[in-house]
Amino acid sequence: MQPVYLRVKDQLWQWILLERLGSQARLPAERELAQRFRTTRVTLRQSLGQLEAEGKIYRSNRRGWYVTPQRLDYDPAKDVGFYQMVAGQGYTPATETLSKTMQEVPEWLAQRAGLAMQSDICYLLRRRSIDGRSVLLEHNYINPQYCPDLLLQDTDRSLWQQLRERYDLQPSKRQIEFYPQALDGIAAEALGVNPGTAGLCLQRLTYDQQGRFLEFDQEYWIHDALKVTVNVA
Amino acid sequence: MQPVYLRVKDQLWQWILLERLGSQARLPAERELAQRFRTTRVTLRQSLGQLEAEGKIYRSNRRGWYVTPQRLDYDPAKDVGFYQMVAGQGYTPATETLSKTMQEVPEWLAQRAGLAMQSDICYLLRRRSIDGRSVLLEHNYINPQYCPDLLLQDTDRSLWQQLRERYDLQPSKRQIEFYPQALDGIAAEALGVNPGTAGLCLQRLTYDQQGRFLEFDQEYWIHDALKVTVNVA
DNA sequence: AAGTGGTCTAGACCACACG
DNA sequence: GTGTGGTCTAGACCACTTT
Repeated sequence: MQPVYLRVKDQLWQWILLERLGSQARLPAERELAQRFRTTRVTLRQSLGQLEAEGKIYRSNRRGWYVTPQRLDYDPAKDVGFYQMVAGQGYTPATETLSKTMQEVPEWLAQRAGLAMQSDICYLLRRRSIDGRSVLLEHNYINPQYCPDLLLQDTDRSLWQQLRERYDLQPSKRQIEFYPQALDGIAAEALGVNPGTAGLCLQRLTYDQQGRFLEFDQEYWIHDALKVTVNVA
Repeated sequence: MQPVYLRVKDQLWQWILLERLGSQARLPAERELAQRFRTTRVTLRQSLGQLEAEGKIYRSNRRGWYVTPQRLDYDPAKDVGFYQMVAGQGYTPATETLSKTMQEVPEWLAQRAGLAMQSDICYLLRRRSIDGRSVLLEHNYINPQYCPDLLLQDTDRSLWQQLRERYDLQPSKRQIEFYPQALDGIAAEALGVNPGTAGLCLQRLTYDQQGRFLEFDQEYWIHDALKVTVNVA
């Protein structure tokens, strides 16, 4: 015997398909849906939660439920930045710089990147969106040694492009890590989602063409917004 | 004002630390916990769900809640199989072969791997566990052209090792894809988790040293069981 | 047989978003 | 201000696991 919330989940998804609700279309109010499918709001919300976990719908703040757009196909090994990658797949990217400072390098990073303690590092906190939907929060630590005055530039644009064009730095070796992780605290708040929303934490340690530490990047993605592809030789 | 379920979540985690509940230790019954933290079972379950999303605890079937072990550090680019990788990190791996057949190559795979339609392919369905906990379900498609009789071997052991030692096949080029995805249907059932449990889908397309299609691998992992690390030059 | 987790009901109040 | 999603209560029954 199938539980109600799974039956409702399927019915609801069929209804969405039937109504041809497209990417980012808003669903009716929960109370209305609960009535339509003859169940309680609690149970209906369980169904909504299932569809959310499957990445078919998402919620925004307290504003309601929406149909999830296609995943971005993301290759962290490529030399193109977020901006180009998103635009190249036909979406509209946007970046907001939430914080931009010069600060002492954190201990864990100094250790991992082989930096001297107490040296300074560029820190950037940026929120990025696709077609108006915030999909990731990014902590960026950049070695200022080879790119002074970087923070004076426009950090709402692609960093990689500036590193290459302005400072002649070519990212080469990379170590990429990622693991599923719930979005909580800062990330959840910044992205306007409930704490506990499924996410993906992606970290990237980049060295330049001469093997020098260039950048450390820590990204918190909404779980349904990306598919990662990496080619290994 | 912090909602109750977040407060309870924090208290509960503090309690777990205080009690020094180790990896895979079982939590008390939900009704008991609800009493202890002076709330309803529904609200308590919301707290448990948060900790589950954060990967700190997990549930098994209808048997209760347990403390999550450390993530496996997984490098899909390495030539070591699951068995070696897990053992190398001090855990106990196990594999069960659920299905083992020769079947017609699916259309999507033929297209993706550049195979002739209507050719046959080795198909393996395996469940793998770490320290007794089922953590992934794996669909394996292997090109039988270069390794006949593979299915006659013991498929509960490392395939890679056999490919190398018995057939002199060396995996080289790989395309790796992954994205967060809820475990449902077959995967949820096989792993003994609730449908909708957060997971990670990982696909790996492997070619041998001569650029010939060797294997396609599709793995459904429990979200809290792994951290993926890839090095790119 | 007892206890547990999984599911479900029918309400309620609040804070926030939007018009 | 109105309606929405977010939260919370106090029960209940069932299916399954464990004793």
